[in-house]
Amino acid sequence: MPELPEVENVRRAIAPALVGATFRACTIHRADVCEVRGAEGSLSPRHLLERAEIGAINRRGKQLAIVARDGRVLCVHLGMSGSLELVPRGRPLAPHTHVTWTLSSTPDQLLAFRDPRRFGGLWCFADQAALHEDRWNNLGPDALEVTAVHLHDASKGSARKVKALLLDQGAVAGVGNIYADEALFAARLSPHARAGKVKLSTWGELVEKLRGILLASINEGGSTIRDYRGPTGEAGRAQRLHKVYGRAGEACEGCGSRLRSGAVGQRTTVWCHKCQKV
DNA sequence: AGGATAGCCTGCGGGC
DNA sequence: TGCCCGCAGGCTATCC
Repeated sequence: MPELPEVENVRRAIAPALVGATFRACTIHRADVCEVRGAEGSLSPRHLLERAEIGAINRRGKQLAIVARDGRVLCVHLGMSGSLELVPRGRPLAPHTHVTWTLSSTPDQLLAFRDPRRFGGLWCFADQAALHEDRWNNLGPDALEVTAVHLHDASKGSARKVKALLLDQGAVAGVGNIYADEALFAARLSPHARAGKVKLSTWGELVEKLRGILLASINEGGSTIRDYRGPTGEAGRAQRLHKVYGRAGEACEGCGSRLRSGAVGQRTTVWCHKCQKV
């Protein structure tokens, strides 16, 4: 369940080894996790940036883009069980490791893309314009930069529940089930509130709380619920900060009433029916 | 057309 | 002990 904080941690963890380095050999263990988009030909290691020098690793929402100095781009989405990490070379690969790269910077390590549930994947583009056209233009502003005015506008006239809007990557990018519930609780706003009825000042409150929670979670190394692991395999610590996610039936920190659980937009949702107003 | 819903996929934990 | 079932989740396709 990598959401924005977990993906940002991955970015920060691998960037030092990748930026300025060259991908040497790329091995594709499972081709159907890769898609060639806006680039010529059928899938080959060259599409996955083999022999390319890496210029930058960018993030928008939950997605990463590894940008080569020659302009080509590899977009990485971790889905819910994906990981992108540096692993010792020579150690047997973990199951469901789909692609590996050797690196000029750290010859004793491999970069490994692993994704047991395969909700994630890799997308190959000829340039950043193609990435944006095909994928990133469909995303709303990154959750760390989104404004109350944007969400207010994006939800005008909408009958959707506010939680469904938060989970919609086209409205705001990077929020998943965990941080949606946490931000709504912090802003004392019910997940059932109709997005179109939320006042600008309330959006302001929500945006501020969301940003604070995301930043705190980045600092804590992300949330480890079951799958996510940090770049060196360690568990994150941000789950200790959770006030509602995974705490259905427990006492609300604010008022002591039992936290309720139910489905909102097909997602398990936990909230306090007293503290969070519709 | 917007919004709700089903399905993809694997691992794990609870219950019997 | 071992098996089976349900659940977890992001996103896309499909339906209403």
